[in-house]
Amino acid sequence: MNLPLAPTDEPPQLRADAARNRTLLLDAASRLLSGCGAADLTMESVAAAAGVGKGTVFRRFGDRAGLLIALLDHREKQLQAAFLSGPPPLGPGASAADRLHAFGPAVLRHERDHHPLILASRTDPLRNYAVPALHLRINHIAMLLRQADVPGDPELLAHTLLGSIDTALVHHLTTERGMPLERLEEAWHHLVTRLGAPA
Amino acid sequence: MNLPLAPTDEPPQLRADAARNRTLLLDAASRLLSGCGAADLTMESVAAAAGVGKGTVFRRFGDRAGLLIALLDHREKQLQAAFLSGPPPLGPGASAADRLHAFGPAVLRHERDHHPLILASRTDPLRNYAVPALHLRINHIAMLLRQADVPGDPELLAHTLLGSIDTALVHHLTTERGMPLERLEEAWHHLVTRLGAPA
DNA sequence: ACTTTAAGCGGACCATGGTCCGCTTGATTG
DNA sequence: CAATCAAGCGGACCATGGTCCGCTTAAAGT
Repeated sequence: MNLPLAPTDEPPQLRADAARNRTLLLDAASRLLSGCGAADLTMESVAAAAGVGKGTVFRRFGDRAGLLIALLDHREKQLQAAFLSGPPPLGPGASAADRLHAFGPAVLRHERDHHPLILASRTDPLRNYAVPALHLRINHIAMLLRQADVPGDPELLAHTLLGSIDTALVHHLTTERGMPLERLEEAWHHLVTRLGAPA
Repeated sequence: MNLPLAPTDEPPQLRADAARNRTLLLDAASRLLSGCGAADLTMESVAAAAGVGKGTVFRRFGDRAGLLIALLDHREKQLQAAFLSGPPPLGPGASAADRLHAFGPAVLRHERDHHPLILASRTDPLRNYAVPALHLRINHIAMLLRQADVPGDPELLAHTLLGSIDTALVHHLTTERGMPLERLEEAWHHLVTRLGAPA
């Protein structure tokens, strides 16, 4: 760990050279990533490809997971836009219940496309919960649950719902156990319906 | 990875010296563990404390996670005995619904006691699903769900239920978010009730 | 422009997980 | 008991994530 400043966030203002190197590194990593598996992406190779020293990578991203998460964050923006401000039923405009139903499949598809990176970024099991993207999802779901008057603890239910479509779980079920994605979508709908049904 | 024999299992029969070294290693690891955090347990120190070479540790346990899981497996036996053959309501003798209700708190308590090791053993997010102990839990819950005539996909519901009391999640919620364990237990009961309630 | 200073940089260095391969030894067979 | 041989062993070796610290430089003040 090595975050000498700004207690919880990245310092909002990077010096010009630092900002340049940051995008240089992100680009280099992306480029390397499309030529090999995420597992083969070494910090040193990224630094070399970006033409900077290894120390710079660590200074900027903290550790390997940090780099991968930053890479992921970028791709995640699309999904976030879709459920925060995109068209219904995922975005605002539909009922909370409909938005909940739409959320699962959307995340499932997003994870299908990005699971190698997502899985590679998860070395520390606790780190996941610190990822801003996850927080956003949790809060969003919790909000929808409240809007839909679903009984129970909204925050915990949100965690439970998201847990049921967690990348690692889904990957395990689809590859090791041969379950089709449709079965998982069905289970999502069942779960949402079940939790939302009037007592 | 380094499992030269027996495709999916440990070879059931270890040579005498190998078996001896295995328990030597497990003991040494246990001993070291009670003197420092799991994070400080290095493979080399375990080997040294057991009086064997480093290669032997890897040959026996595959990798670090394998060693930690083996350590855990031993402690897990108690919990397994409790829900497989212990007294009701956790063990057989109570209704399936009652057993389900009892299961959450039991796991929660078990995880409270062992979370440092459990978390340390989780480096590869996919590896978890290969742990025999987890399989056992999943199958057990799925069976109870069927017995209780809970509607929906028993296997997926089992994953969802267990996910809601996953060690990493619980640790995050109790330490980062300051939630008392009671709140998690309540949520468990709510979830079980909700899923089991007649449509 | 000149000074100042803290952010940034880089690459030598360290720790540790994991591999390899030649040697040793417990089991098995006759 | 001798011979055989696969399982086991150990420690040198390698790859890589992560740290450290002296040097450089962008940026803000005067």
